[in-house]
Amino acid sequence: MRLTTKGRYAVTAMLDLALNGTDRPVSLADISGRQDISLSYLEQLFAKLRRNDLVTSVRGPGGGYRLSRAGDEIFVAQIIDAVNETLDATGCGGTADCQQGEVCLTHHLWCDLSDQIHNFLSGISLSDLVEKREVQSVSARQNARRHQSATLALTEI
Amino acid sequence: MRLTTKGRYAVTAMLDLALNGTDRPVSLADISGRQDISLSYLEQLFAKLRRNDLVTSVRGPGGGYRLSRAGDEIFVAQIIDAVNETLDATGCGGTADCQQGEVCLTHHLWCDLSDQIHNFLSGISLSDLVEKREVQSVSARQNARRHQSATLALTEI
DNA sequence: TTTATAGTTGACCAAAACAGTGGGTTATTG
DNA sequence: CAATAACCCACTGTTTTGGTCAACTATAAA
Repeated sequence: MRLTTKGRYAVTAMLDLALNGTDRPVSLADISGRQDISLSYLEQLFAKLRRNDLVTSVRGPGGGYRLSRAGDEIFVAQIIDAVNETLDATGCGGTADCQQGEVCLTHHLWCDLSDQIHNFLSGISLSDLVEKREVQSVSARQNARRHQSATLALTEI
Repeated sequence: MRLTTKGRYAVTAMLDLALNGTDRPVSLADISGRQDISLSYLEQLFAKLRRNDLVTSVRGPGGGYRLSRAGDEIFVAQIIDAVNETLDATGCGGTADCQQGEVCLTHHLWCDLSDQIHNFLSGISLSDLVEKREVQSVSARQNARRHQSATLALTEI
């Protein structure tokens, strides 16, 4: 279990999907614009999210990504695990021969710690996040700006 | 809050200190031997641990490191924070202007997440870990091997 | 007082991970 | 057919990780 900006990006993007993808698929370009994440980097992240069955894709115009299931069935831990792709949380790959053929001090300790953090993050779903007041207000502002620039684009024609 | 092998190393080393440093200071060479962590890398980690007042040092022969206070007053979160040295968990340094001068979706979310993980790890002390059965048995085996090689060294004279 | 011990500091290094770029291709819609 | 947007892949620059080496200082013991 690693916690870096990579996982943060992935969770943000998935939360964006949960917020804006209720009726239609959401393109990575949209997410890139709203969340200020590079499009190509998003592509890499979503390739992993798709391989881990967290999202489904729709190609062609009007296409994009959808959550593969309801937001209350997708948990933060799953998202982070998907993009980090490290099944190996112990450093010795579960074989427990980390140190000269024997188990190290850290082995049990970190397994335990890792398990508990994992359990903690497994208890937070996308729906839980969507329901938070702060998230809603930020999302509202992002969409307001989006409409504003859409209007701007129209008046420019 | 970052969780990597670096923090794992630090926690392991501190746990070694808690287990073996009850009567006398413990040298980094000892920890290096028992926990199979490079001596020079330990030096770097302990410089940070010392700057963060988690350990005190004793120079000269018979010297080494001690916990700066009782094991039940040192928590895993403090150790990890000390070696990672990132007060900045949000990516925007608390200024909350992560995205074009405004707060991003992740800001509140990740602050919250970070806080909760932090609280969780702040609840686990070195003493808690020392009391664990698995830790005790591994430590006992490590010390047995240590005595064995000490005996071996004696017979070699 | 010398000597061995052990912390302290700093420069340096290779490999990996992170974050991003660019250039294609394939499928789908209009 | 053209536009869209997913998909794929090779490549790049930066940071972090984990580690090495060398020189230096404080101190306890012989």
